[in-house]
Amino acid sequence: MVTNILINEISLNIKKIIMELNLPSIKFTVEPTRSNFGYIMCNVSFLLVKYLHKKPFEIAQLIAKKYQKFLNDLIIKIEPHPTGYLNFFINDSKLNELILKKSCSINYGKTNIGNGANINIEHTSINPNKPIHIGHVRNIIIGDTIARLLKKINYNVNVLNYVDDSGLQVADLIVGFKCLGFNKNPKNSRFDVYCGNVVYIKTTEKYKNDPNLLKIRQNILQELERKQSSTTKFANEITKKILNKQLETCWRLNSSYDCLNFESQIIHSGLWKSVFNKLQEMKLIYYEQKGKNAGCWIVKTRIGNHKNDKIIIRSDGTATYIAKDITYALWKLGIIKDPFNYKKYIMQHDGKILLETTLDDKYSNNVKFSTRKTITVIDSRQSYLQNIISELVKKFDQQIIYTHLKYEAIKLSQDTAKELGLVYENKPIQMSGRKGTYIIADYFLDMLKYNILQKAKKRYNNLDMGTLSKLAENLAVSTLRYEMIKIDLSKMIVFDFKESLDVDGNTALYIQYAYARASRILEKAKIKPSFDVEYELLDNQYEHELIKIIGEYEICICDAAINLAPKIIATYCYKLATLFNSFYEHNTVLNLKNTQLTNARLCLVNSFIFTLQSALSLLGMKATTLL
RNA sequence: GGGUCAGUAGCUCAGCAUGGAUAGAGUGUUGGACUUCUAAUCCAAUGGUCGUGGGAUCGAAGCCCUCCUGACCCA
Repeated sequence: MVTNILINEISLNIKKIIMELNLPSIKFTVEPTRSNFGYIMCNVSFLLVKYLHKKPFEIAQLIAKKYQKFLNDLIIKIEPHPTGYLNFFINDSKLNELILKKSCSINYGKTNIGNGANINIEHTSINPNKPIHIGHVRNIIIGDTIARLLKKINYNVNVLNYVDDSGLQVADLIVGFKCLGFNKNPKNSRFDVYCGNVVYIKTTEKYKNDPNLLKIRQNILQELERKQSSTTKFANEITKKILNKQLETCWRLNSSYDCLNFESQIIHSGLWKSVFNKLQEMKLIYYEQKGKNAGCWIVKTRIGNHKNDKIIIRSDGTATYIAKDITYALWKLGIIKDPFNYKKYIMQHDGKILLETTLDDKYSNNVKFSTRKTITVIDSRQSYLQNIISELVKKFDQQIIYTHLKYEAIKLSQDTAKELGLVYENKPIQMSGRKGTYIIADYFLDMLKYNILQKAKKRYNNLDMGTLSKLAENLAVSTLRYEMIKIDLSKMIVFDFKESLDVDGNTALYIQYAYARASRILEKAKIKPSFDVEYELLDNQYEHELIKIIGEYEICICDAAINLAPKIIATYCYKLATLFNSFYEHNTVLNLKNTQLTNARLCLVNSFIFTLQSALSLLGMKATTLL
C-alpha cells in the first residue's frame, strides 16, 4: 500500500485546498506519472478552469503555493508544470525503503475491496461431447484468472462449472452409440477426442440422409428428462467419461473448480416448474393466443425489438434453452430454494475438492453456493440471451448483481484452416464442433511444448529429459495462458497455428526469462538480501523505474479486478519484466567493489522476484527459476 | 428489420471507463552490443490524415451525432 497511500494523502490535501478556495467539490485524478514528471501527478488545475477562469498553469501555481504547508519528509516537492499538471516529488531514499520492504511481504497486493463477500463465477461450461478446443481455452483462462483476482481482493469466490449433460449435443452422441454402432471403448484414442471427432461428427452428418434418426434423437431427448430411464444412465456414463477427460485438460491449464452443476439434475429436481409458476405469477411471461407463436409461452423483454420476444415454452410444451438458463441463474442467485445436496466428485490437481450437486438425501447440504453476486463467463454471441436473463433476475431483486462477462470468440486463420484441410475461405472461420473446425487444446499444447523443448535442449545440454520436459510443459501452459489473457476481451482472436508457436516479444517466455535471470543473481550472491541497506544508493533511472512499477502493484490489481479486465495484470507483468531486463543490462549487481551497492541492488532484485511471482500467480502461471 | 462489438504504424495489439504533457509496445526491416549476474536479452534507427464527416469544449484517439467497413446475435 505504498503508492496508494501517497495518492490518498495528496487527494485529501487537494480537496482541502479546494474547500479553502470555496470551490465546489470536483472529481479529479491523482495517478502515478507515466513519464519523467515527478512521481505522482494531478489534473485538478484543468478541471478548475471553468470556475476560476484562469489558465491551467496559473491555477497549478496557485494550488502548488497552497500545498506547501502539506509537504513533509516523504512528499517533498510540488511543481506546477506549464501545461497545467501538478507534479509531486517524493524523497527517493524513503520511497525506496517503503516499497522494497512492503513488496516482500506475503500479502503484497492483497486488498479488501471484496470484504469477504460471497461471489460466484461460472466458467468453462463445455458440452460434454467433445474434447476442449482452443476456443474453450479462452473461456477457461479468463474465468480462472478473474477468480484468482477476486480472491486477491478478498472475495469469497466459488467457481461453478455447468455441465449440459442432457442437451442436443449429448443426444447426438447417444444416437451414434446406440444406432450407428460406434464402439464404446475405442482403442488408441482418447475418449473425448473420439467422441468429438468421430462419433459426434459422423452422427450429425447422417441426419441429412436419414430423417428417422432425428426422430430417434427426439425420443432420446425426452428420455433424458426422466431420472430413472436407461438412456439417462447410459448418457451419464458417457458424459462423465468425457467430462473427466475435459477436466484433465482444465487442470493442465491450471484451472480448478468448486462445484459441478449437471443440467440433468436441475431438470430432475423439478426446479423449472416452480420457476415457471413464479414467472407466471410475476407476469414476466405471457401465453400467446395468436400469430406464428400461438400456443407458446413468451418472455417479455425490453431488449431490442418487441417483435423479438423470446419463446420460453414451445407450443408442444417443451422448454427452450432459456428456461434452463433462467432456472440456473435463479439458483445461483439464491432466489429459489436450493434442492441439492453436495458430494465429492473428485480431488483436483491442486488439492482442492470438486463437489457435485446430487438429489440423493444421504449427502449433506451444508455447503452454500448461491449468492447475490454472480459472474457468468460466456462469449459475446450469447449476449442477447444473457441480457434477457439479467433483465429478468433483476425483477426478482433489485440488489442482485448478475454480470455477463463477455468476450469475443476465437476464429481460425485461413492458413490454419487450410492446413487442417478444413473448408477454405478467404477469411478466418468460426470454430464449430459440428463441422469439426477446431484445434484441440491438448494437441496445441503438445506442439508448443515440443517447440520449446527443442530450444531448451540446445540451451541446457547438461539437464536430463525429465527436468527439461517439465520445464517445457510449464512454459507451454504459461505461454497459452498469457496469449489468451493479454488481448482485450472485446477483441476477436484469430488463431494461427504457426504464429502461436512463436515465442519472441511480448510473451510469457520473455517474462519468465526475466524472472529466471533475477533468480540467478540471488542464487549466485554470497549474501542474502536484507532490508538493512543504504536505500539512497538506488538512484539511477533504471532502479527508479523498476522500484516505481513494483510500488504500483496494488493499483494494478484493483484496476484489473474492478473492471474485470485481466489483461491489466498481463500488461503489468510485461512492464515489470521489461524494466527489469533493462535494469539488468545496465547495472551490475554482483562483484561490485561497493558492497553496499550490491546489498541495495540485491534487495531490489529480491523485491522484483516477489512481485513478479505474485503477479504471475494471479495469471495462473508458475514462475520458473530455470530458463 | 432490430441489437451488440470492433476499426490506432506493413502486421498483431496498448491507450478510451475518468478528455489534458511528445499517441506507446511487440513484430517486421536496418544497424550496434556476449572475455561479464543467463544474448530466449539489451540499445538505436525506421514506421501514424487514431475508418469518414460533423458537433460541443480553452483542449479529442477518447465524449455526442452521421456515415463506411468487418464480425456476431435476434427475428
